[in-house]
Amino acid sequence: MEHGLLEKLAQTKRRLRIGECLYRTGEGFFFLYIIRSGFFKTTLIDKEGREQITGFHMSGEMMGIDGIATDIHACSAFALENSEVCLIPYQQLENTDQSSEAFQHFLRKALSHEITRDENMMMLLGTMRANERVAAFLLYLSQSYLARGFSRYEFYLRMSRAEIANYLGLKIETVSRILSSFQSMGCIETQQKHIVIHDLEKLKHLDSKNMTRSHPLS
Amino acid sequence: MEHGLLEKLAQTKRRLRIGECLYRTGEGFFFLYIIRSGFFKTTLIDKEGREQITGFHMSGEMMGIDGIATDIHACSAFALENSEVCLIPYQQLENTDQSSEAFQHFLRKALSHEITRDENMMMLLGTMRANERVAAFLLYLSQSYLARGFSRYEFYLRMSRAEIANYLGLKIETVSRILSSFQSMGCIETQQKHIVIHDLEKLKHLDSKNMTRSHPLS
DNA sequence: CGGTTTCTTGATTGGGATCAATAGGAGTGG
DNA sequence: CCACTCCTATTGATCCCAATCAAGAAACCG
Repeated sequence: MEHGLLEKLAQTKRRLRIGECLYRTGEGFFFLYIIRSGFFKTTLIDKEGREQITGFHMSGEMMGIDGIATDIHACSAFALENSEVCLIPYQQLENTDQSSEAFQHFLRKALSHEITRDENMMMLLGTMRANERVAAFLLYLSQSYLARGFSRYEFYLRMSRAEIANYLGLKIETVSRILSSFQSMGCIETQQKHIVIHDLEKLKHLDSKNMTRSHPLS
Repeated sequence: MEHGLLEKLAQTKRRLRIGECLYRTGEGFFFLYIIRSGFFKTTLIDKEGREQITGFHMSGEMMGIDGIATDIHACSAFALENSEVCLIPYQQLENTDQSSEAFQHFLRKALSHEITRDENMMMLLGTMRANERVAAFLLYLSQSYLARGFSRYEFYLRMSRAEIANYLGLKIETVSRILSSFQSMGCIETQQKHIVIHDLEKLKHLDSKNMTRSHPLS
């Protein structure tokens, strides 16, 4: 995936502490970011100040593409743990000769991937029940960790219950209750942010069978 | 917005009758489409065959970009009225010399715009109540018609109640009830698919203020 | 430690889904 | 034109899932 060009441009790095903001809604768009390590959330804020988390992002993912449309960042990005990102100057990309082919293609893929991701989220928010959403969320995390070489059965949540709830369009008490119910079903075990998945299949069935509604996340 | 190159490539047109499918999930991705006239919906289908409408699209909008990521269309597009689209062969775009600069830029804008659109939808589905969703939907249509030179106060819905409900993550009865309540409030007037907006401001307040929650007592 | 935040659990409410029945077009054929 | 059917939309009654309200418990942190 185009590591040659990216490496050349991505010479600047930035470290962020937990809670720090990488970019903010309304700021000018100058960089694309590739997450080297750590964990982020991206959020939208509406006029009344209500926050909506639009995504969680981990190492290898690109962030910032929301700024391309208007040259202004449409959402904000916050580090949920100490993190490191590579900065890719966007203007240089547009001007670079070598960018014309392979990178353009890569960028388009990234954008389109983002669209797919968002549309899956719309499906989740539009059609799934609370327990299906939480199950889909756990499966999404499991899948993400697996893809990065970590255990798919055991991991630490980087986000709070409130952030999970917000992301899934639920309330914090509902998320907590559902996690407890999954635990009493023997699907999972939770100790605060530490999650162990005992029965991945049961979770998948919740996600796709329970109460005649479904669809996975990403 | 790049009319020169687009015009050159977009020499083929296609007419669709109401209900016809422009492209379908799983089909190969060969064209981008620009809506010349008419009205479309794009949908996702999950494994159980249930549909989620991911967007409505009218003249001037581009469709098909969901296929770029995988070269397979991620969603399906259906005409909600007799329509006409221009076909832009995607491969030719990628190969065209002139495409390297301006069009790449244009395409990126389109993709990023799509992301913004989807994220707004996530906000709607994640944080808004039923009446706010319906209000936001009417305002969106009003705005779209205004932008195309039509009245922002009076228009015909191209989609059924069921399609509105699906799009907004609601049930058809709820949409119907809320439209009725808007009518009895004097905000709007509905006669089947014919909509007249009498009080745009009140709708905007519905959209941004949650009326039912912030009332502890009367 | 004590103060603060986050998480869990219980009790109750309420918004929207569901179930059910009716009304209103739109289209067809007589 | 009306009579008929089909389909969509409206309206009413009831139910249920998740929100809200409330109170502890556990973790976090100076």
